[in-house]
Amino acid sequence: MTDEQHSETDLNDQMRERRLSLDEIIQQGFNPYPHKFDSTHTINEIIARLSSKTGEELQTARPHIKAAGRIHAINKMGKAAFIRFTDGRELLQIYLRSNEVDEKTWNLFKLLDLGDFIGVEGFLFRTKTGELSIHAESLTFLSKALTPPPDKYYGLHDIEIRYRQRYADLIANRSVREVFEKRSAIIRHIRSYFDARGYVEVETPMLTPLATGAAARPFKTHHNALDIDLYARIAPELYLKRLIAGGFEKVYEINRNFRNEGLSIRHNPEFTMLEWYEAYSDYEDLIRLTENLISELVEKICGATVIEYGERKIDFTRPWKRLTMREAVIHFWNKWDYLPPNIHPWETGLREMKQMLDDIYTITHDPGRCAICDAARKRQSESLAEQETPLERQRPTVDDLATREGLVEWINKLPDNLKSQISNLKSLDYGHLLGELFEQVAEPHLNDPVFITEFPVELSPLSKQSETDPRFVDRFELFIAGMEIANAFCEINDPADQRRRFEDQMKLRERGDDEAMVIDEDYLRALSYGMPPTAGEGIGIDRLVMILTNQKSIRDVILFPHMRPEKGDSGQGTGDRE
RNA sequence: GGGCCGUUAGCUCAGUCGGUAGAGCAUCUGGCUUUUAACCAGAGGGUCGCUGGUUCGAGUCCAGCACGGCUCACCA
Repeated sequence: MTDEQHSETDLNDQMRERRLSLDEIIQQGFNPYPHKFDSTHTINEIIARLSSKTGEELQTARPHIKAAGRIHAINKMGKAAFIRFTDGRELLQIYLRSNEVDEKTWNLFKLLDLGDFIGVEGFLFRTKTGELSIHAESLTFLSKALTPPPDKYYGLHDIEIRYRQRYADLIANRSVREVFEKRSAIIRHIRSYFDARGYVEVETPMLTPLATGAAARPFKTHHNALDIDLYARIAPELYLKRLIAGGFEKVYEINRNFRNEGLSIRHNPEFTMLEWYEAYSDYEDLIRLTENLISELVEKICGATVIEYGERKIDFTRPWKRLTMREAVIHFWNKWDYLPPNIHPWETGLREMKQMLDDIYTITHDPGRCAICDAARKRQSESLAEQETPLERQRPTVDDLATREGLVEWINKLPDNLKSQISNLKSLDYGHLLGELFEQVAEPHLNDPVFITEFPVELSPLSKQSETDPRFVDRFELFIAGMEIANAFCEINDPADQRRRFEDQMKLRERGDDEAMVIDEDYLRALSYGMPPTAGEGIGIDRLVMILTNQKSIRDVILFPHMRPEKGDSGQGTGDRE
């Protein structure tokens, strides 16, 4: 144990005190780490079932209680005391009098520290201020906290410690636990939704010889006995469709995908994906299912159809909007100068920014000394004026955006800051250019749920082409709060078509696109046995949980988000390493 | 990897112009038999992230490094 590795001088005064008090507890004959405690109720149950009782009712009934929990606060008043303890969800008070418990219990009480676990036996009553409390008859020692808990009032704010030591975060910040309880409820609801409709939950390999089924760089590992390289899967897609070829008509999987990419507020290298596939359906069926499923979740988890997300509101009122990718570009053309505060959450809106700059200007303005401030202020004023009296600029039409030449022409009309985001303009094909344009012009504005349809074929190597226009595929993505939440399409089931699409991807790979998809011969063999018409969809669970629990960062909905290893630790956490 | 910001007691945070390191909670001692972030009186607790530099003197100014956050790039 690491405890023995610390000399006494390494410990701060509080940790030394706690070790001394543990020794004293042992001295007094208590088992310092007993195996179990039989409760009559959890603290949560006591509050749920008995908090409606009045003081008089409790005085008559004197409900007998045995309950266990962690000590949150101690108020000692000479020969009496209040202890607040918790089951991690709710706090409950214990009232203890030296003349009403045996000497052993009173001596134990004097050795307790915040964070220790105790069991209490007694009866329920209300104090004179009306607070539900357990009048203790005896205390049982259950476990020692050798490290003091974070501040009981201010909690634990240090973001690094919160993520690295999630246990301390959970002790200190009750709202964190609520987020993860909601996450659990969301996943439970999703499972029961699909189970009730006859989908079979399956598990497909997470270590795979090929990393394919999505556009991403994989993690690579090695299997010693077989002496082969394996990849952590970037998507379960091709395995799930093998199952449809094998005769399952409806399957779903909820599990982790791994992508070897940077970390951000919206990206964790491992993330949870729901994917499902259904035979004889098309993407219109999936639009209906998606709207239905997420509406149910919003209602169940948030209890409303308009919810708050940061400083914005998201309106889930049905039916949700639908725009083709080109329509979205046209719709948000000219809007790039101004994103209202409810579009950019947690960021200062333009108007506030101007006010701030005006204030700074008033306070510090010294002509000729504050050039940067002047310039910034001027720009903000101009943007604001433009937003208030929008110039009716020309917009592209659907036909303008139908050819590569048209796209290049309109991309060249973008403001420099957006245009510069689109690199290698010359080498990109029609589909990739349209994707870039959509991303720059429309995506940040997609706040309320909206289905984006009519994806170009070049961006969709697994999607069936549209029956009416082969430049596009029968695919949609659902956007909420500017984030891509779902991706769905009619699956290619013609093995010849799929082979051509894979080959196009391999050409991109040869030209240096290391995220282009890898050809999967076994998947093509599966298709050759015949796969019924099929539609499939993936939903990013972490991002959905972010929206439903109003969390800014994906790290706030993942219990142990990835961090750089701590100094002096090789980062394995478990201590088990090669 | 680039840019911006941050790192002070166990926790949450102050720290003015460069001049002996501060508060609340927590801890310790004493008091208090219905408290509510209990209260009252007293005490202990710091390598100011690390390494250099400037200076008579650095928590404060400068440089480098480490770690973190946000952001950009990549992506869902």
